[in-house]
Amino acid sequence: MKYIEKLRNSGLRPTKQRLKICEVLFDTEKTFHFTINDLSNKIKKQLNNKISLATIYNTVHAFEKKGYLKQIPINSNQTYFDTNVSDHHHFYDLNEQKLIDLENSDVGPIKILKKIEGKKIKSVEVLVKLED
Amino acid sequence: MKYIEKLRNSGLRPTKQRLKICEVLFDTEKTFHFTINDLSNKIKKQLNNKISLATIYNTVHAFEKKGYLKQIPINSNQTYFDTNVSDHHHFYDLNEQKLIDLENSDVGPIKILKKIEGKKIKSVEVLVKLED
DNA sequence: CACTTTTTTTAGAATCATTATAAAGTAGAA
DNA sequence: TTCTACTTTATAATGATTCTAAAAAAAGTG
Ligand SMILES: [Mn+2]
Ligand SMILES: [Mn+2]
Ligand SMILES: [Zn+2]
Ligand SMILES: [Zn+2]
Repeated sequence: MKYIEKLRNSGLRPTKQRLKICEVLFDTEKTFHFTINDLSNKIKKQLNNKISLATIYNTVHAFEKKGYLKQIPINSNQTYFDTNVSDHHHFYDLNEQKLIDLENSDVGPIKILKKIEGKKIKSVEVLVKLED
Repeated sequence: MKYIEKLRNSGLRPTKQRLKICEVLFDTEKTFHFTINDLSNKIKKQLNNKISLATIYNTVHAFEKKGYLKQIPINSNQTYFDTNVSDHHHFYDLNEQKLIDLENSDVGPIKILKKIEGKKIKSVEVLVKLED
């Protein structure tokens, strides 16, 4: 199975549940954005059986810590995650409440002119809100 | 009282509670970032008496809708608001969990090269995460 | 293989920010 | 003052996330 290595490298044992989560998250043509609830439903439909929410939360957070997933900063009652961990930005369609990727090349280079003593920049994320 | 007009213009009656909230939010030298809980505590300390959470939520949301406050998109369990409603961006210090303003002039101009049919850009917000 | 130890999964409970409810209070109009 | 609509409030409900502790699975040992 192709995700055993990925899990082992992250210090996670390749359990049945984690492998299924990997498959749903990473065995896709395109990357995508999701909430925990989205992910849980997708798994339930594919397995005709569920993986407990606690396991999904734990695994997603482990992947996030390892850099296999990113959280997207957005104002929502649910947390949005992204399987696209490359350096990129987002449109947020306020009417449809949907996230759309903006590749780094879709946004001109961003210059941050202010410096904070003793701190370094970890990431620069742009959120472009859209309306009709 | 200087906020009566502001409230009336927004279709909000100038009640004792709303005037106090205005005073805490807008009668300051500098703009600031806050959560509902921050605001509630500040009021409690100043009045030696509280304004109910429901009223604070309702009023803050009314001000947000009128454009007197902005929400800041950030991953936190609490919603962050900003009394600075000008077009600007933020540093987020991951260690201190603190927001710092980045004036528009602190960030070079941002070019969004991708267009979405039938949608127009409402805002462009940059979040720069900082670490030690 | 047994048997023990460690890790993982799970259902359900707890937490906590936010929203809803509905009764009591208040502002503004007449 | 009186009437009515709006507002505040305490409290309950909601819902995402986190915690807990017991059962299940995996790993280690000889
Ligand atoms: Mn998290
Ligand atoms: Mn809101
Ligand atoms: Zn994305
Ligand atoms: Zn700000």
